[in-house]
Amino acid sequence: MKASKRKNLEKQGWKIGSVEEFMDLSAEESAYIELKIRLSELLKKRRAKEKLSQVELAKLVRSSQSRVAKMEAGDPSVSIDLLVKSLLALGASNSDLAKAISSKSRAR
Amino acid sequence: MKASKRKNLEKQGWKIGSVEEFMDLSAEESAYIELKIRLSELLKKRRAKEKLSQVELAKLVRSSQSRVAKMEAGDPSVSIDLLVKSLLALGASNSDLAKAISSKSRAR
DNA sequence: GAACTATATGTCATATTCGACATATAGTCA
DNA sequence: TGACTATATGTCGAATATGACATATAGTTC
Repeated sequence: MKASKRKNLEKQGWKIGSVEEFMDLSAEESAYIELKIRLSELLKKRRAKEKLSQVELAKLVRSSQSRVAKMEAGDPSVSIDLLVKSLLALGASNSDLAKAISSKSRAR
Repeated sequence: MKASKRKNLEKQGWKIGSVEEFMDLSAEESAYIELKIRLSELLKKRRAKEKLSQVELAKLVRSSQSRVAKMEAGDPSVSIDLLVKSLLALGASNSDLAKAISSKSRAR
């Protein structure tokens, strides 16, 4: 539902309920998780290409092996910020990131 | 400098100094800031399109007017995570985000 | 199977980011 | 001018993400 439509409905006295809200949040949450997974996959790919161990990458980005593992696992405790910073440190460009983000999911 | 090249140099006994390191960090930092600016510009555009005030958008994303203002200003205290979540809440898709991220800078 | 090396998982104190609030600035309309 | 609306900026306690560390798991070589 578009925010403008929501706004109009609210003006007309509708209360947008928690079920609709819940569904909206789910869709957003899916997109958010998908985004993180794609970045983590790019990170794995880049690290492999550079033939670095997690320990070596951790050193490069001033982090720790455990956090690198969590990044690559798409752990909920890892922010997009950290993924992006790590990818940039590995030499990825903004358009590399964009490509990864918009790539279609692979066959299963 | 590629991480693999750096690694090889280090194997051969080179110490990658703080100047090189500084330059690398600057480049990464630029890309990071550029990324945030592009997302904040997309947020402004999307909010304008929906004709929402900052207060209304804040409500929609369960935040506050001041944080929305900071998001749109690319304030350092705002994470990419928050920008992304807000954009998704405004109905942007991952490929919308990707487009914004890889877009070339406008003429000045 | 012991000794390595690489990666995964759990925890924790500290650092960063958060929403909220106060307040400032700026534009509009009467 | 003063009231009103929108946006910007600064601060703060609470919430979340961080690097570090310990330890687990798994693969390899001897």
